[in-house]
Amino acid sequence: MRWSELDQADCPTARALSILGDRWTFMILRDCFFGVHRFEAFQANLGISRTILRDRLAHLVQAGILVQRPYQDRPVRYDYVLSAKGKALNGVMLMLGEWGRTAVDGQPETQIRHRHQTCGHVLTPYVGCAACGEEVVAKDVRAVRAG
Amino acid sequence: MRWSELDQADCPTARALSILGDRWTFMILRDCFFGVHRFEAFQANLGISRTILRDRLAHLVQAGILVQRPYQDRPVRYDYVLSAKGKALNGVMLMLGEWGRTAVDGQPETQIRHRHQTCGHVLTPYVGCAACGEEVVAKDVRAVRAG
DNA sequence: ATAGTCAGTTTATAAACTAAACTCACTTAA
DNA sequence: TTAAGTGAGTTTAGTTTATAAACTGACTAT
Repeated sequence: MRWSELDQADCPTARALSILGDRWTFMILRDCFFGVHRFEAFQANLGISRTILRDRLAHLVQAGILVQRPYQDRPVRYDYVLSAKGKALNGVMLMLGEWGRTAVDGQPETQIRHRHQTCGHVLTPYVGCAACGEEVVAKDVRAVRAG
Repeated sequence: MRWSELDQADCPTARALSILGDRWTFMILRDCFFGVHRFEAFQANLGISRTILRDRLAHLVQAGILVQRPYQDRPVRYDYVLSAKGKALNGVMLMLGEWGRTAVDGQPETQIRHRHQTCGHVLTPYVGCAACGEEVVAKDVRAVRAG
């Protein structure tokens, strides 16, 4: 199966991955959440090849995850900023970082955390159930087909 | 920059993505969370090429995310099951699915949801702050370097 | 015996990625 | 008013990765 056919899937995870599931897109978005929004800054930060960066930014814009905002004319140059759809990925990014921090070996002393502005604490994110407010763990969920 | 150098990064998200950030690994893990654990089942479900499937499974085993459990001898055949480290990805998977469900266009009538066994409701997952219990949104978090 | 299953391996071909140089439209400094 | 610099690309050639399809090996069931 070709990757390009995956956006047809009836599984929301598969469709999400048809947009995000390549080697650099997630890294570009991580940078966006850290406030990076210019071509040269992405390129310098990630060391990604310019060809691929161009393709990925175009794809993210086309998917409505990033929005281009011109910051000069002659020639037109754009900031790439997160749309509402892009900002909605915040939870995914936080959980991914948390997994990387706690489950993947690394240099703990230089790791990046987040501060939760509303309560002032260093953030330890968890996934909760909107209905009961409890933390959700793997063994307590079962897939069901929504009607 | 080569993708293979990414596991050196001091950003936990980058290190997480050095394992998960290719085109099929996340899809394989999604299947694992749905209870799939045999080579042929992954291959049939995903339509992935066998060569890549073999590489990805080996990589996930080597990274400690999946564990091989022999279910027969002569020849030895393995189930690939999630380790604790793998199960810890549950939150990422749930949030990714939720984003796909709510933000990416699709066929809503055939979508997959989860039931939260402990409270009985269809799960709507959100990311909360372990310190204050409130839902975490993008504008309330700021990156800080942990000492 | 014959066919089927399961997990791979091999091979040829196709697609994607990388690095480096180049382009274009400017802006700033000498 | 040349000269250098900046920002966002584009082009090109070469390398790496992925794909599809056939094949292998060790069995099991009929």
